[in-house]
Amino acid sequence: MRHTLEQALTDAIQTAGIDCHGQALDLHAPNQSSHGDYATAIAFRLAKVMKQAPTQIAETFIQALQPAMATQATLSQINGFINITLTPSARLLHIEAKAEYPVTPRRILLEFVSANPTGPLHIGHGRWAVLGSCLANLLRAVGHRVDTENYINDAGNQIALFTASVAAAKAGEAIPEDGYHGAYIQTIANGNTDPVTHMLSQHESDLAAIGTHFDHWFREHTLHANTAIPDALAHLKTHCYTHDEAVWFKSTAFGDDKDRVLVKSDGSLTYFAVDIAYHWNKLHRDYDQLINIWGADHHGYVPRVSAAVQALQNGHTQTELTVLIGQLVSLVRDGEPVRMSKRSGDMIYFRDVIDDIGADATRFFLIHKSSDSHIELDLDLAHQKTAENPIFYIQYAHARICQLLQKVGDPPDVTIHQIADAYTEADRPLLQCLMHSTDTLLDAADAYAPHQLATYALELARHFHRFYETNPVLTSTGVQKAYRLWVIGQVQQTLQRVLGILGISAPTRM
RNA sequence: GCGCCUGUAGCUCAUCCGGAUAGAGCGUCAGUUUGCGGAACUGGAGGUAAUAGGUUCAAGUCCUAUCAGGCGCACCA
Repeated sequence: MRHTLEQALTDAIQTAGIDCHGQALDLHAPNQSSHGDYATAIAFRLAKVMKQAPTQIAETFIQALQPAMATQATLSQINGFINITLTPSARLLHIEAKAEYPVTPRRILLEFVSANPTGPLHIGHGRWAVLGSCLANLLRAVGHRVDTENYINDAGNQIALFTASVAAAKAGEAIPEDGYHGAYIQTIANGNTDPVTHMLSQHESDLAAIGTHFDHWFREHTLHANTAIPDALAHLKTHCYTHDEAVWFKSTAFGDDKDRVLVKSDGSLTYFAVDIAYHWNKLHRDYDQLINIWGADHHGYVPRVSAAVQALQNGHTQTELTVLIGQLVSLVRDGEPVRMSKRSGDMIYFRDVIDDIGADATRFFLIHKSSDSHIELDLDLAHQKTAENPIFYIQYAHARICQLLQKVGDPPDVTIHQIADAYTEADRPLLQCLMHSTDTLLDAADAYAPHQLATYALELARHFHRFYETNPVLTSTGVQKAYRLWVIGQVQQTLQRVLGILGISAPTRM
C-alpha cells in the first residue's frame, strides 16, 4: 500500500510542478493512528533549501496534492508533518487488494545450518534453522526465487575423529582423548549404519520436527571426488603467491586484513581452500545472489570468503554474496552459564527443546528476536517461558476467528462500498494494522529480518482481540454483520499468511 | 591490543534508510464474565534508552570516547 500511495503522490507532485530538490516523500506510519494512515516529514527536509517554515511548505504541498487525492484521502498538517488519512472505503479496498510487491525478482541460494555431522544439532543450530527457513519463506513471499541448501562438512579431521570414536566404542575400547564423548556415540556404535549417514538422517529428522526442509544437501566430499578444488584454485592463480613453501591467497587485495593460506607447507589443503571450491561451485549455478547465514563465531571468516568470491569473478560481480551474521544462543542454569562442548558431550540438543516446548513455541521463541541480539535461554525457566510465549496469544486469535466463521457459514455477498458504511473510528488501528501487512513484509524482506513479522503478528492479534471484545458478530445484523465478518476474515487470512511464513501452525481450534 | 554484535520498564524483547507523547508480552495492583471460546478485555503503577560529549529543525536510532557483556583475531575445521 505504501508504495502505490507514494507513487500517486509523487506523480501529483510532478504534475503540480513542485521541486523536491531530490528529497523523497519517505512515507511512514505515524506512531499515533489518529494522525492518519501514513505521514511524511518532507517539509522539514525542504525547509532549509526552500527557505520557508516547515508548516508553510506542508500547506503548499497539501493545497497542491489534495485535489488529486480527493477521492481516497484527506491530507492535513500538524507542526510540519503531512498526514494522509484514507477514507474508510479506500482503506478497505487497499486491504482487500491483492498485494503486489515492487521487487525485481532474484534467484537466490540461501545456505544455513551447515552443521558438522559429528553430533546432534544443538539449540544454536536451531536458531539458524528457524531464521533461515523463515527468511526463505519471506523472500519467496515477496517474489524472489529461493533455493535452500545445507552444506555438510563430511570430510576432514573432525570426521576422522568422529568415525574413530564410533569405531572405538564399537570395539569396546576407550574413545580417543580428542575424540567425541557424547552418549550418542555409543548409540551409533550399537547400530550398523555408517556414522555420518546416521548423523545426517538424525539432522534431517530434527529439522523436519520444526518443519524445516532443504532443497539441497551439499556434501563436501563431492568436491574432493573430482577436480573441483584444483579448478577453483587455478582460477585464483593470479591472486596467489608462494611463501615459506605454502600457497597464499592475496585476500588483502580485496579488503581482508591479512593474506590467507590455501595450501599448507606440507602440501595439504586448508579448510578455506575447500570452501573456495564450494563457492566456486555455487557461482556456477546461475544465481543472482548467494546468502549465507553464519553464527557470530564465524564472523571473522567473512572478509576472506568475500574476497575469494570477488576474486573468482575477476571483479565483474554478477553474483552478489551476502553473509548474515546471527548472534549466538547461550544457556544459563542456576544463574551460571552452561558451556556447551560437542566433544565433552555437555550439550543441550535441539531435539530436546522441541520435544519439551513444541515446534511452534520453539520457532516463535527463536524468531521473535532480532538476529543481532544474543539469546539467553534459562534452562530452569524453559517451561515457564513456554507459558509466557506470546505465540499462544496469536494462535488463539486465529482459532477464535475460525470457530466463529464456522458458526456463521457462508459470508453475505456484499461490496466493499456497502460495508464501508459500518466503519467506526474505533476500528481504525485494526484496519491500519491490516493495511500495513504488505509494507511489513517488504521491509522485513529488504532487511533480511523475519523477526519483524513476529512483532507484526503480535500487534495484529492484539488489535483483533480488542476489536472482538466490543464487536459482537453473531448477534449483529445487516451491513454491520457483513462488515464485521469481513474484518475478522481479513485478520484470519493475514494471520494465516504471516504464521505460514514463520512456519508456525495456524490452528482452527486450540 | 585490534575487529564485529549487544546494552531500552522488575523480567524477555519491539521501536521499520533519524521524525510527532519510546511500545508490547510476562509479572504486579484494581476492575470486566452465565461469554460469538476469559488462552480475552479495560485501567493504574513502573523509563535520565549504560555513561559523557558531538552532528541535526529533530537522536534510543548517526559520530567520538568510556564502562559492561557476547563472539572472533591459525599453515584448526
